Amino acid sequence: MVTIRQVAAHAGVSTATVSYVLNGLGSIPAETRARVMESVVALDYQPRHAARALRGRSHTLGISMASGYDRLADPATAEILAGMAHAASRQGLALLLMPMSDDIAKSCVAVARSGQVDGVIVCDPQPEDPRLTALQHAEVACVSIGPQGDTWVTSDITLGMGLAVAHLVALGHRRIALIAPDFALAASDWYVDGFLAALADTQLELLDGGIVASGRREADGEAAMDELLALPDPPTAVIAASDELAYGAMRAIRDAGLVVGRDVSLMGFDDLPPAAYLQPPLTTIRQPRFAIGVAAVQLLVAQIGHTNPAESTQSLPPTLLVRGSTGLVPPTVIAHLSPDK
Amino acid sequence: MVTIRQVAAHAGVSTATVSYVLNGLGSIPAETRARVMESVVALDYQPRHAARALRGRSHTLGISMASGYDRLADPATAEILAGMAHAASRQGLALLLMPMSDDIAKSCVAVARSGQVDGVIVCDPQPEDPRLTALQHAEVACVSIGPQGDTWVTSDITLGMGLAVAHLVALGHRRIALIAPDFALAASDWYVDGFLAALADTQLELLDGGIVASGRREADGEAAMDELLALPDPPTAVIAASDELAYGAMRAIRDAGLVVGRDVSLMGFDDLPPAAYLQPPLTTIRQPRFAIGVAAVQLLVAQIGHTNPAESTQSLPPTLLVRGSTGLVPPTVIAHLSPDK
DNA sequence: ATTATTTAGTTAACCGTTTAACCCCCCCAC
DNA sequence: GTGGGGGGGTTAAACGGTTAACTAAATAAT
Repeated sequence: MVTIRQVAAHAGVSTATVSYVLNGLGSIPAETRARVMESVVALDYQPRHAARALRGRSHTLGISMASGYDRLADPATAEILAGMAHAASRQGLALLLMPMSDDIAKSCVAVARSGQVDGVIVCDPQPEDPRLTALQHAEVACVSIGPQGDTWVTSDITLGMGLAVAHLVALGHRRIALIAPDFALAASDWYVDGFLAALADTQLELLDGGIVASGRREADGEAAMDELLALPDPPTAVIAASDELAYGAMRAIRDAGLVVGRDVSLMGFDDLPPAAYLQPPLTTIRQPRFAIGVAAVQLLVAQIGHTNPAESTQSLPPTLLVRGSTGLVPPTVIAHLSPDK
Repeated sequence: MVTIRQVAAHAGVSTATVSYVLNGLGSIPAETRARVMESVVALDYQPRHAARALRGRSHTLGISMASGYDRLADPATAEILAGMAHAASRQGLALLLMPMSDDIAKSCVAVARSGQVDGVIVCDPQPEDPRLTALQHAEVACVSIGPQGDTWVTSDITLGMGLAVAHLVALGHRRIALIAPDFALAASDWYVDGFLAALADTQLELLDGGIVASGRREADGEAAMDELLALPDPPTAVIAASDELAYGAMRAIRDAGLVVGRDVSLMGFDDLPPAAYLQPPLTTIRQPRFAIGVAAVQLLVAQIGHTNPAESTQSLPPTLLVRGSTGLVPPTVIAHLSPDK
């Protein structure tokens, strides 16, 4: 292992000079600088990360996944991770997947306080997530992916709902329903609120029984859709608050003998890998996952450097992906509705 | 920031004693041990990772992704990652996503030699991957995910092909074709070899033009399938060497006016998220991705600890997932074939 | 009774950088 | 001629643990 001392000796200078050269500090004439760099290359010197981190920062960002490894295996999470990796690399930072023990909050804070990371990105934060309060108490810089805590970045659900409703309205739909998640995720209410706001924006009235709460699994989506189809005056278009719910809803529609995209239009929310492969392919709102990862890193870096406490939260715009599961409102239904007007 | 010295003072012992207590070394009577632990808790002491790593190991494993962030965003990679995270956590190790610059090999070795990680897991290694040679030259412990280098873990393609062929043969198929990847991935040839071995095992002869080389994208699978369907005597069953190729193949079959699972049986390889949602759902060979991640960590840990240089390579068994895209060989084809026998 | 071993600690030297505090010399201004 | 102000370095004290070497007392073995 070659140390800075050996480099110094080789170049005929002190270790301080080598350090200054490597860090671009101090006033070192070009000639000396060149001599040092030659020695660095000649000896193939690589500074020891631990020694460096012992004084200053670790130049590493921690990523805390919610308990369970399924979160990490989730394709959506992976895309956010890719965004974080991209942004981190550009800043010369490494990313640490923090080990997740039984007591995540504790282990999370332990790693941060040990100085192995300079800050933490909290994924899938729950309301009142113990990690956030613990990290805040320990005065560790942190950003959450989802609207929790002081600093966070998330997808703009309201905007997404607006996009979804606008798309359906443009296709002639007036009777639009929502399958909303009722699970304890931070963003849960956003879907309902966003949907209501979007309806209001387009002067549409909420259908009677037009919002059905469900779990988060495919089967929940199926049950919810059954409920909607059993309505006396069923909706012509349905927005599922997640792609997974949409999968189930699609099955329910088909099982009812109806054709998705013709008899009933269906939209998802997320754009997960299967979405494009469903029959018909699912029209959905794509979450800006990569961008969320990038933004999270930027926010965290800013917080660590105590630079711009300007915007501490960010809602990034999702985009509409029109595929086959939505179509013009069926004429029969228009006929059916006309008398009402 | 509370240091080990403060803890020592608080407990009325030397720093060495505290260190021994915390690391479970030396001969410390229970009474002293308890006193030290009390001080640790009272002061909420957290050892500094960098200081610790400066002497010994970093207790961190590096993960090197091939260039491009799409690899990280890949659901298959994510599942491997989850396995690694699981195994690492159990060993009290953290996982570092190594930054990927333009020159991956260089940056990869740099991080390892800086001591930030004790070893590296190389994902998606290419044949003659520069990272592997560089790491080996730097004497860094490393394991690759895929059959490259000295130590690796991968899915047993031969076994998977055996499973696939056996499944199809059990359904009565005799004319089985393979859509093989020709891209420069380490495991490329394995698919062809495994397929041939499986045919031999079941006393089946290779169809004329029964192996078609293709790229790795969906469109390549479609083109390859078109080629197979154009054969004078087309196969009744087709194995695609990846799910993605199968997606394309499925479209080609449908576009030819045939029904997947009835007229032509189709199998994939991977079991990616969309597989279960295709119409019909894709019968495929599921790669043991989580287990691969776990095994990689175990192998790397063993290599770092210089324990068991026993098995330095592992091929883990994939499993057969029977879904709707495969079915009994169509009777018409049996009739067609009968005269030949 | 003497020596060897074990137990329960302590002391201080590392690990490899960074960086505040100095130092020396040369040049310039007054 | 003297003081001030850089440029171009050096020295050595951190940073916060770990651990080899040592000590001192108690216990065991001979």
